[in-house]
Amino acid sequence: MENDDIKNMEQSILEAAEKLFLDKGFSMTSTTEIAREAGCNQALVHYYYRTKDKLFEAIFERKFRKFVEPFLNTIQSDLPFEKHLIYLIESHFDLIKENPKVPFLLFNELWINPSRLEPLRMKLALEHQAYFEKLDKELQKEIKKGNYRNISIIDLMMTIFSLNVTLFLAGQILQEMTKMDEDTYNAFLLHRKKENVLIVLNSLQA
Amino acid sequence: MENDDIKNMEQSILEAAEKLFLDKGFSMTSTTEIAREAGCNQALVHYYYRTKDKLFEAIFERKFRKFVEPFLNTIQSDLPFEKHLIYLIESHFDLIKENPKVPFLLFNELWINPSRLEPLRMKLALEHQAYFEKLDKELQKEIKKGNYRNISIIDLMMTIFSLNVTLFLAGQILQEMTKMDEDTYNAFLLHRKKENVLIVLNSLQA
DNA sequence: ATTATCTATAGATCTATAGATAATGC
DNA sequence: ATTATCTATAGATCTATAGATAATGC
Repeated sequence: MENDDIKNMEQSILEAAEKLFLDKGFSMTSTTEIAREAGCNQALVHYYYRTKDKLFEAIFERKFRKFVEPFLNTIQSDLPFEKHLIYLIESHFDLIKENPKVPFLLFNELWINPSRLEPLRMKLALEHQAYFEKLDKELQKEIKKGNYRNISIIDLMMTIFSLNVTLFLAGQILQEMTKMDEDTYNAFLLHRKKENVLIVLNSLQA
Repeated sequence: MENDDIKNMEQSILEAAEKLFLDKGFSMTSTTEIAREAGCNQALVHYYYRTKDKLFEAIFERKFRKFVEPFLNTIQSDLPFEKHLIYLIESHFDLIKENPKVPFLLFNELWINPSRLEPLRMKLALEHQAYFEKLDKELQKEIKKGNYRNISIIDLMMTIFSLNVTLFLAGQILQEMTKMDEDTYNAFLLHRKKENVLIVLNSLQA
């Protein structure tokens, strides 16, 4: 508790910024507010991170990586393809559930400033390629066996991404708007989780 | 051309504001900027709309309605359910295609300020209810006939909404990031449109 | 000595309004 | 006379930095 505060104000500032950026986005959050939340004066925010922009970047990259991580979690699983796929959908879902505000931050910032991703592009592309190829190979094998209709891995990923992300993007808003209680909301999420898995599996049928 | 500008500066301001809000969101757009875009001085923006917030509201409601419109386009069609559904998915898609930046505006603003929808809530609920009930009845009939698995109309809508919205939310970003040319992007969209229809139809199977 | 924290402030916005002037409708 | 438009400005931010002081590590 107080221990951490004393030990590491730099970290407190980062956490305060993260919370506020996630709640309100980059431009709606002031360094003054971050300082108040972190429990220091505004100048200290700049002492540690120099500019508001650099502070944001420090948070953005970490969050972005976390968000696409499941898509490249190359567990060298020898699971059959379908199990592998279910695992992918569910871990993507679970991860967003633990960070439900991250999709907002990412969409919001990338929309206004797509170049923010520029420095990450190359790195990510490389990291992902291997995994994508592996998964694609598995998928093509299933298609050849006649288990699935002819579909590209991109389309498959896009579907998973759409279903999981929108659920939390819209869900968070819905929850706040309707003042839904936690239990009801969780039940709704879990229902949609099952639903999403089912939709994706069905989408592979002819 | 010049005609319109002269005839109606009030309208020019509205249009300028709309464009900028769609590109950058509410908080990133200043009334000074709106005035510049509209071709007048900043005070005039306030003369016509009093506050930046009221100006935004004027735009927000119109855009929001447009966005959910297809879901309540109660064409008293006697189309068979499946055709009706396809029509719904495609018109929702088409409408977002014509207003590809609206989802961003809506999500962004509702996220930060969910109460913005409050004044619209009641009105919309009433307008939608009848349509939803009609569609639900059709769906239940199909389910009873054994044509579809047991699924709620909410889940069905949610799926359509997720697939269509994320496509444009992510697509717009993707296009800007990769500097994809217009034709490639359009081909991609049309491919996904067909894909989305197929996914939704498949999602109804057992 | 060095590093962490604070106070104070410059300079750049930005929103909203007051009050002057120009344009328009009788 | 009324309505549209402009100039000027008050007052409230907000970011970033300079320079003072307090805390910490030798």
